Amino acid sequence: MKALTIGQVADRVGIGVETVRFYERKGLIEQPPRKDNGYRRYSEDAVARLRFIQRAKTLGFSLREIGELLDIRRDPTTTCRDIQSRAESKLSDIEEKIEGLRRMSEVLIKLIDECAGEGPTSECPILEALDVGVEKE
Amino acid sequence: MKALTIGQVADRVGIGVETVRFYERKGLIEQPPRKDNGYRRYSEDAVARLRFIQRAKTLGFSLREIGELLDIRRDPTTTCRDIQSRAESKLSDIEEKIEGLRRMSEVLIKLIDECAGEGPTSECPILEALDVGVEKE
DNA sequence: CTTGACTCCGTACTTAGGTACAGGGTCTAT
DNA sequence: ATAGACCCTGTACCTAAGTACGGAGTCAAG
Repeated sequence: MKALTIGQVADRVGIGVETVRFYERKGLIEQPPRKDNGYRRYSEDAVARLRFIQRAKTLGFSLREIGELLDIRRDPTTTCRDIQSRAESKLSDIEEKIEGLRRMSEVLIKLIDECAGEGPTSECPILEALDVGVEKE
Repeated sequence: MKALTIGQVADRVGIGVETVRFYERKGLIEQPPRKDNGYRRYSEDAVARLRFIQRAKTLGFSLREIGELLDIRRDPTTTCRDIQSRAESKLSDIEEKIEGLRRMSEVLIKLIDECAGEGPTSECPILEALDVGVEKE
C-alpha cells in the first residue's frame, strides 16, 4: 500500500494540486495523514473520492451538494431513498433551467428570422424588440 | 420634461439604486447630467435603456455583451446584420447549454429509475454510478 | 553539491453581477 | 427646525469554484 503524494493524486484525477487542497479546506475530502516531512499521504480511496466529486460535478451538483451527498453516505441511518430524492430535486432544477433556456432560444429564433440582416441598426427588429419589450408570447 | 432622480428611475425599472450606479460604472448607461446639488438627473431615455438591459438579460446576454450591443447601436456604420449575427451566436451558446443539461438530465433519470428507493445507501445505484471503478473496501 | 521539481502554508486574486456599508450632504413634510 | 428619506462617493463584501503567488522546506538526479 504505497501512499501517493498530492501531485500524484491530482494527476490521476486530472485536476490541479491546488484544487485538491481547496477541496480539503472545503471539507469534501478528509485531512490525510502526513509523512514526517509534513507531506500529505493519500491512499487510493482519496483518488476514488475525488473521482466521485468530478462525476457528481458533471451531473450538475455543486460542491456544497456533493459535500451533502458524501455526508449522507457516511451516515448509516440514511437510505437509498434519501439519495434518490436529492437526485430528483437536482433533476427538476435542471429541467427548469432547460425550460428557461428553451424560452430564450424561441424568442431569439423568431427575432433572427424577422431580421432581414439588411439596413441600418435603426431598423433592426432585434433591437426594436429589446426596446419595446418581448413579452408578447 | 421633468428629470427623474436615480431612485425614481430604479423604481420604474424595478432594480436597486446601487444597480443603476453599477451599470453606470460599467459603462452600460451614460453618465447623466447633474443638478446643482450633484444629484443625477435622468430622462425617460435612461429608463428605456435600463429596460433594454433587463430584457437582454432575460435573453441570456451578459452585461458585457449588452454593452457591445449598445455600442454597436451607437455606431452608425454597423448594420442590422451585425446585430443578427450576435443574436445567432448567442442562440448557439444557448442551444449548447441546453444540450449539456439534457445529457445531465438523461443520466439522472436513468439513475433515479434504477434506484428502488429502498435499502441502505451502500446499495444505492446512484452512489454506485458515481463510484464507478471503486469497489475495494 | 547543486539544480529543478515538488511540497508546505497563507493570502490574495479572478469573473459576474451585484449588495452593503460608512460618512457625509440635501430635501421635504411637519 | 428637525426627523426621516433621499442622494453622494468610495470601498468592502458576497457566492462559486477555483487559480496564482510568495517564501520556505524537501527530495531525487546528475
